[in-house]
Amino acid sequence: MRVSRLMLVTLREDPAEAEIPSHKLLLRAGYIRRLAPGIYAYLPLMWRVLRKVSQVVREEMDAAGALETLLPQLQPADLWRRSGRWAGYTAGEGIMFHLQDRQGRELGLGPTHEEVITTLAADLLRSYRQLPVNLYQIQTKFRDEIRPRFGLMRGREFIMKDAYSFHADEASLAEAYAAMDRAYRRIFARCGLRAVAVEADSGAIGGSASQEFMVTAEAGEDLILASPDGRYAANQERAVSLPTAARPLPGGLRRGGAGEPLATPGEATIEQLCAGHGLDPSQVVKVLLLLARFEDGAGQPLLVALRGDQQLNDVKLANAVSARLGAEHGALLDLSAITPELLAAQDLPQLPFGYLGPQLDDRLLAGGRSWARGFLRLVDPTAAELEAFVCGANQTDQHLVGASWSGLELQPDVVDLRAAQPGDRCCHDADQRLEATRGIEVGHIFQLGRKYSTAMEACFTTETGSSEPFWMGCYGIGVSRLAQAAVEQHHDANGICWPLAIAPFEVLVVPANAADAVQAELAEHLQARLEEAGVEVLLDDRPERAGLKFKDGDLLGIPWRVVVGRGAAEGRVELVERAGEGSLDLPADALVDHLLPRIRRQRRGLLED
RNA sequence: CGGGAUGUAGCGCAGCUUGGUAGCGCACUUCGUUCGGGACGAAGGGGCCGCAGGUUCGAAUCCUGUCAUCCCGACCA
Repeated sequence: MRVSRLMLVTLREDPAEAEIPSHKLLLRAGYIRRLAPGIYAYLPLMWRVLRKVSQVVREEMDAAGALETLLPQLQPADLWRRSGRWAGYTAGEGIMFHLQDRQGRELGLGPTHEEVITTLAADLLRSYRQLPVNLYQIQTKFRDEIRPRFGLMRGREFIMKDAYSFHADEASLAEAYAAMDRAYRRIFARCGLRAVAVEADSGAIGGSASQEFMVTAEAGEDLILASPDGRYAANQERAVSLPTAARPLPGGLRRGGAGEPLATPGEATIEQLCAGHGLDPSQVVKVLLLLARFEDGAGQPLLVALRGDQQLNDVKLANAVSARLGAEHGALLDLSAITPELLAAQDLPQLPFGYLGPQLDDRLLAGGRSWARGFLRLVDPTAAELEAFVCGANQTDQHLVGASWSGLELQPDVVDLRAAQPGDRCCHDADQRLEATRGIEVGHIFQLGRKYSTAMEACFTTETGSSEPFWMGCYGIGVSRLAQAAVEQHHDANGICWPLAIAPFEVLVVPANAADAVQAELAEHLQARLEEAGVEVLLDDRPERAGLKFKDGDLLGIPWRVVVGRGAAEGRVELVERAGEGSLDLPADALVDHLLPRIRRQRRGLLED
């Protein structure tokens, strides 16, 4: 390929729309163009990268015994209603683009394909003899992100590989899950990415076991907490740790645990309270009021209690709330703080925010318009384990000292709700402390279990003749996101440094002076020789000055550059590795033999065996 | 959804306070000189100044509305 025929447009300045290095570089180097927020055109260079990533994914999925398919992107609402996800995906997080056709039929643009694939499986897979099956596709997915950003990282339209496996029993599912784990590690290694596998929340997809694959990078949107010994790594949404010990409350219980009033005028925050009375935050029970909104329209007030020095993990909270009320009210759409405005809209009395205690009376909700009449009360273990604590008295400017759960006549519903923090001691070894890294989620594997197959009545006949729902797994890789993550991990001040396995071309041949017939001829000769050897070559044949072509070459990030310049008359060329330092002057005749073994090795990425 | 900001040439921006009919850099076209790390000079093309309404003799500039885009937040009271 010649640069003059490539429709290459590079930018000298950073486009205003880009924030992070990979986004800026992909725009500047002419890989992508934005058409609308979160919607990008993949220009020819980018498409070559995406095809290479896809090919690696395809080869490893095929090797793991999966079958490639292509499923519809337009999906009938009906299917999503049967799985119970239509409302959650269109109303709540509103992540699904949906529309009506001329007959008024409702359709959605697929953000994922569990419903479609499960329907097909139910149709086609009738017997345990046909199992297990693992189907995958690589195609464009649609998600109406509230706030698309970072280019391909969080787009509204993006390329994804998604796979779905069907099994007769749980053990078979576990095998496929392990096989996908191995395949994923090979895929990321082959693409030249340093990735870590972390325990993850299963999120909106649901199910039991799940693991994310994170490309470590500063610009990552996720926080990973990991132990230095490498035995534990988890997304912060999911991470667990040992809390620090609480400092015992001097004086212990007062009034048998009912607590003694303490005047605390103007001390509405834990900080102020502690400063005013010589308390430690770990001696305080903090109360948060939130409202859970459900698919069926129900509004459920939540009263969440945490130890004063701990932070709420809202993903854990959402999971706990769904587990308790999801069956009754359908999908949890939203969690938000209860505000004076919300109380007023319900015609409820105002509450003494800043002075709330866990003993807040349900009767305060009695006159509400639409909310449930009582709080769902959840208590984190750090708070539940306090023998004697300080809490709000549910009266402005008043707290209680020396209260206890039994003394307040409460029976806490205890559930892990606290956010693990960097520096916390690890559960598996209290001598290890969690360290934080940022990561970009590029893959996620789930053991779904029988959630979708049950909802969609997708069953097969077992060996004994009974009918049972499939065991299912699902496995995703963000192909376009992976490509950008590679840039995020592999760039320098001058531009991109693609891992060779996914680079748009393997070698860039640059005649320093295109007007020099000797140089031009040698450059074309080398291009031909390399291509004969199966190497992907880009020739910069533009009549530009050498400096400009070098700058563009750095920006583009092609792993090897062959400069045909001053030495051309003596048959010598210069070889530069983009990610390396220095250069090598060698005879043009020796180039192919020198380069080929190196390129062959680099095509394997970081794969070790 | 809440807060903040910005819409002027393909891209990055100035001009707006103090109204007088649009400018700079990059990119693009032509010519010349250059030619190993984003050259220089000359000449040129390209704008409904986001959109709508208003004020005014006159609006990129002032007022109102609207649309769009970007950033921060959506969590501890």
